[in-house]
Amino acid sequence: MSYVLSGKRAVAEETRRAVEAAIAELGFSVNTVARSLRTGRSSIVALIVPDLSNPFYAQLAASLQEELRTLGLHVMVCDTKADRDEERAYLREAVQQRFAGVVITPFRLVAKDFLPLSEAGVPAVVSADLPFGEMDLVTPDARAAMRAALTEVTRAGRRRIAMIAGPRDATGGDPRLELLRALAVQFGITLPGRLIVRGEHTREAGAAGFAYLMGMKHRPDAVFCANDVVAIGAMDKAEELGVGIPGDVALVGHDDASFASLVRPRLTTVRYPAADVGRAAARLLVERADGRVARRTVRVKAEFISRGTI
Amino acid sequence: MSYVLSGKRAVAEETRRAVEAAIAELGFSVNTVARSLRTGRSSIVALIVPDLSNPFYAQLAASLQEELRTLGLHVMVCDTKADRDEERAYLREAVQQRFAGVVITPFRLVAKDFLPLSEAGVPAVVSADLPFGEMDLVTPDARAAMRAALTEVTRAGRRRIAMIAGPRDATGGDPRLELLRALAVQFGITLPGRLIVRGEHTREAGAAGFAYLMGMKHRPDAVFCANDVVAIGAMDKAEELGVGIPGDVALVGHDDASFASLVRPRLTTVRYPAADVGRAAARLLVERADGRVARRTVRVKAEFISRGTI
DNA sequence: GTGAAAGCGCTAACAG
DNA sequence: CTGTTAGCGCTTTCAC
Repeated sequence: MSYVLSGKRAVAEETRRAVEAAIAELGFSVNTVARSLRTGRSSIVALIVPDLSNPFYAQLAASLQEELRTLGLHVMVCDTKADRDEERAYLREAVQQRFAGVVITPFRLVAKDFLPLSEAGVPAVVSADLPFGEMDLVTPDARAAMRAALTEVTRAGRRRIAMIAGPRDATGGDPRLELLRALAVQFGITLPGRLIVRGEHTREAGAAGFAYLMGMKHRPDAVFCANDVVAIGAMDKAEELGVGIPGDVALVGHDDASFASLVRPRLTTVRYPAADVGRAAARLLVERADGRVARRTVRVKAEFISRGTI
Repeated sequence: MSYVLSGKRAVAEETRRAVEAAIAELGFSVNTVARSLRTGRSSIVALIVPDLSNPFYAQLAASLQEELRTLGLHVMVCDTKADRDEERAYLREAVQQRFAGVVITPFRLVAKDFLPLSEAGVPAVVSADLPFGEMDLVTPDARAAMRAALTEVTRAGRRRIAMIAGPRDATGGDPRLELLRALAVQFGITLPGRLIVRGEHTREAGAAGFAYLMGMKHRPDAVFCANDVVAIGAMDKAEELGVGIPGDVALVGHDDASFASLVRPRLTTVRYPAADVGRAAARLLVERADGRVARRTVRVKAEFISRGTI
């Protein structure tokens, strides 16, 4: 392609004008495919998420995009619907298409699914609770926030705590559950296995899990949810069942997705700031492009948001 | 690349095994960039939308993806935040990257912004209320649904109808407003310009618009909204202002985004089925790939959903 | 300051 | 059934 467009070497004024005229007349536009073939890198960054209808990820996308656009990088969002084959398909696509980078929240992937990525040298940052091999990591620091949640729950006199957790076969188990368990003992509370319900991160699963818990002889008086989508499902079911929230049962969500403040009562939740995650991921990606090779981890602080469900 | 992978011609069993062994050992994977350069087409379809945090578009994305994946096409979602420069940037990217197709809901684009696309021969389908040049179109048929909404509104004794519409510089003006106006006269109602507020398709704009309307000497007793996000914003403000919904003011949304049934009272709305739109768009894209050249329009029927805000 | 040419990895056409 | 080759449009190097 002409040096006029790339600006990589000096060009005489006269030549430049001639070229520009030709470009305008022919409607010429660079073929970035050829460029990518030559350079081995495209300008697309893939954001791979389990559920695009969860506004948390939409926000993450917006923030990542904003950070990256000044660098001429384009973000494309891939929705895997929490399906491992889809996750792998997009990862494969990322290397085949020689993407500039990948930001991914894995849901059912295991470490070795990332091998092709690292072999191909596609920079990747994982947004998850646990590290993944060589990848850079953006991870929540939710300890203080969860402790605050537990403080409020116990102060309200609740002792029988349940959790509607993620599916058993999810990547890394459910670290939010582990954290809750670990913290609960500090309050003299144990979470018996029977009070742990598992399901997808969907409204339906939230409803089903809540229904199950409410069908028990000794109902819990507080329910933590894997995320806000699940919590909303629980609220659906509570209304259907005539279970008062927070009168009969306290409810705690996770993420602070946009609709958490929409429902009535407003959902008390542990906020994980999507915009910060996006910014951190963008920064890690840029550093990689600038040549960093060492693995890095960025912790993003979560925050307890007390609203109306405790 | 080897014919083993592409399956485009018969290969002896022995050869196949040798090749497959080599592939496994070297961790070889096709370079689709080179393929795209050669064939002039990638396998990516871009879905370009104004607001990814509106779950309507997330659903559209999911449906489009589902339809296209069997054809080996990958959907990548681009969020333009209703910004014309972003819209153009993604359109440009689509031709430079030789995308297999584009599905777009234009927000501030004008017809000539599509020229590069059609010149480059990238198949595009527009999801909008109005046609766009040569592009295929998926468009709502909302007449009956809007009439049903007006019927319920007038039956409730409301006569002073306002609308919180989209911005004045939006692509095609605001056809939803035009439709409302046209239909209202059939009910002997006119919508004075003073009762039309304009703003972005955001919660904030909805709140601001509603506040403005409530500040008038002769308040409207029914408010139609450009979409559900705007309607939610109006509800935020109604609560803040102590305005009863539907007691003091009836409210009608548009789209039936997932959170319409989440708020209390539940939002009455004109449902535009995102999944059907995605399917229609996929079909149009496929037909184009199969060689159709004539422009096509698919109408998708909207439906009035009566809930709690009239 | 500019021109020429190699080569990225693939597909498709042609020859055996 | 298989081998060979041109060429997609770009970047980069080398020569002028």
